[in-house]
Amino acid sequence: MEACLGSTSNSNKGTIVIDVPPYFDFEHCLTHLKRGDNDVLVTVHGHRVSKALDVNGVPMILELSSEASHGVEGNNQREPQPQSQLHATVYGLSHHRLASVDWEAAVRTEIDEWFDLQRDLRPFYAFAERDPILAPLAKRYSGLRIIGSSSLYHSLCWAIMGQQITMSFAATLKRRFVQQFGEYIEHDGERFYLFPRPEVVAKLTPEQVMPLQFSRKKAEYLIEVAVQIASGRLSKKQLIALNSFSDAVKQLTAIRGIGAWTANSVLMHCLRNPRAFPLADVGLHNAIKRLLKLEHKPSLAEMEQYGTRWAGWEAYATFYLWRSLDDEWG
DNA sequence: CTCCAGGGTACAC
DNA sequence: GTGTACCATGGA
Repeated sequence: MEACLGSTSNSNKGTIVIDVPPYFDFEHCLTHLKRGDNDVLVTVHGHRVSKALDVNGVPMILELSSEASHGVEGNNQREPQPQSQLHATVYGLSHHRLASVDWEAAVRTEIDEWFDLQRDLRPFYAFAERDPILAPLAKRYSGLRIIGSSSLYHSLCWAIMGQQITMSFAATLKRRFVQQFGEYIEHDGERFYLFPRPEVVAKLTPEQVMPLQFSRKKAEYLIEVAVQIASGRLSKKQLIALNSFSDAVKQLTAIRGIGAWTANSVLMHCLRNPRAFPLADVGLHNAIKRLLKLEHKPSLAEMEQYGTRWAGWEAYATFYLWRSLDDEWG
């Protein structure tokens, strides 16, 4: 398999404008994306973020910016005004004409799912105002949305990779996995990788993944999930069709390597369920402990009470609490 | 050196 | 049904 899919062509591109909903702040989202310094899938330059996409077999690069012009490369420190629109520019490869697919609809959906743009956050902010923990978070990170992924396989893999280890080590594992088994596009002098396709990973053995410093179990989990998705036994469409949060958790946790934490993480980042709540998460515990200046991390029973208290918005509470770990709270 | 990281499994009892 | 060793590695 040739990993390089080709290079982008300047004569094969298109631009669309995206209207954004109330309570959307692109800069807060960019800050979150920049934090994952090791993430090879996403590149942030100044006020613009880029990544590779596959639209029905047609590879392309998506550049998303809050500014109309993309002329400025590198660090542009000028703060853009609060924006009501985003500008998306898409570049195709020289031998894959963009016009052969409905890239515009696909890109709109991709951006919606990436930044959770279909969620009406006005009720969340009204709710958060009255919650002692969420109020300062909602104020500080106003307009930050849950940054996720449209790909079920990507979400599952990222959650599995992140089990138990530090975020920086998890990011290293992901980078190695993507560069070893993913395809890439050359664009603007850089490589933009697509996450490895489940059909590719399904054919691997644990021995091929373990040299990247995955534990044998994690290697087995990634391959088994790939097999399930490649075979069609597991799909995003079918999980959505269940139309039941607990049934989705049940189906996911039936798979080896996926426990309650991983299932809730995926339901939050990919299925976009606002009630997803990985209540056993140590980062969540540490965030609460730090914000409330507690002596000890909250117990499981206390976490269940927080879940009840935040009912309906558990996922946003979790995401904002995770976000708070990157900042000082004096 | 020990303990902890955005956990989960496979055992024991 | 709860308790515990184990996984792989890096940083505090």
